[in-house]
Amino acid sequence: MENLRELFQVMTRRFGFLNKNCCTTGGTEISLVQSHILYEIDHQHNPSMQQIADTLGIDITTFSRQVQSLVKMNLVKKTPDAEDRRIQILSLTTEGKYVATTIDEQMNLFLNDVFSHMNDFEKETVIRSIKLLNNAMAKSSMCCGNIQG
Amino acid sequence: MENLRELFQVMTRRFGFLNKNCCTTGGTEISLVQSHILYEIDHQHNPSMQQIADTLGIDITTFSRQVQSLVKMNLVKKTPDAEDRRIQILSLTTEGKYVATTIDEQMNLFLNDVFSHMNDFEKETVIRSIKLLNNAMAKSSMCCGNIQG
DNA sequence: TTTATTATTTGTAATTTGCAACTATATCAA
DNA sequence: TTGATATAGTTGCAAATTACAAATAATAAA
Repeated sequence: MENLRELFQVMTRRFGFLNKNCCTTGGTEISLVQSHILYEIDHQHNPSMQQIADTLGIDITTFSRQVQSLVKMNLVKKTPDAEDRRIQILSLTTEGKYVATTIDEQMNLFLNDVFSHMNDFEKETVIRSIKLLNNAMAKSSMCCGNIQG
Repeated sequence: MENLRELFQVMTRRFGFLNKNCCTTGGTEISLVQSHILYEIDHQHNPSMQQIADTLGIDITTFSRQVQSLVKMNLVKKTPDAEDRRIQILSLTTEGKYVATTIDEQMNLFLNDVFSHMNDFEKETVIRSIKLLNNAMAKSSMCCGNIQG
């Protein structure tokens, strides 16, 4: 049987390259980590700091500072939770939403370009496989069992 | 059609987690970037600094310092090229080879655990899909056209 | 031989990171 | 209630990582 790791090493590296390029939008330039943060805030429902930090596996202190930057850039807003005032609820500002959406479009553009090198059948197979893989990884205790998203 | 990016975002994040955990071997602890460097040195034939840096998309100055660290840790060796003395050929020391191999085994262990949640047919499908994906990404001008590996 | 070009290394400064310690709020237990 | 404990988040560091600019050293080209 072939070396599994090699396959995945190449794949993830290439996706890393993809991700690297797509975090600049008009005037705003953000880092890869920051784009992941925007993405998660956009996709979770009234998330707290801890929640997003856990999802992304980022140390909470690092995360705290990253969010501070994003707030300064006027992309993210922090709102104290009404019921538990220790908790800060994160949300995107209008500008933040715009940046997140633009990055999303950019990424989908890249991905569609990648998929344009396959026929419909292959494309379907690959998409189904990614889903299988995501489910399997979620089930694996060795990696992502406790992580949602 | 579903949102492609979401699928890949989740997948690459989970692989990121996988990668994060597997860079400690016995006494030696190295960073994620350093493990990628070891991997590439191990897989390329008599590679130069530039070659590996390009493959990994790391700035050459950053790379130079990372290699210095690895040399200090006695994991990597630099040998001046006989024909062009500007070039340094990189290779793994015995200890470096050991660390690289151990990480490789660790990763394959993780991956096998992930695949244990699938049946044989699914597994085959997924592996074939990753290959398709890697090829397609290699062809895409928008991402990885100029990158080997 | 002079003039590029290429490979790699340093100077320096900004950014990112994480551990430990701190503040503030909430919960639990008697 | 009150004290002890736990949780959410923020800072103080100090180390690691990064990248731009400039330097060095060797080769190639004119």
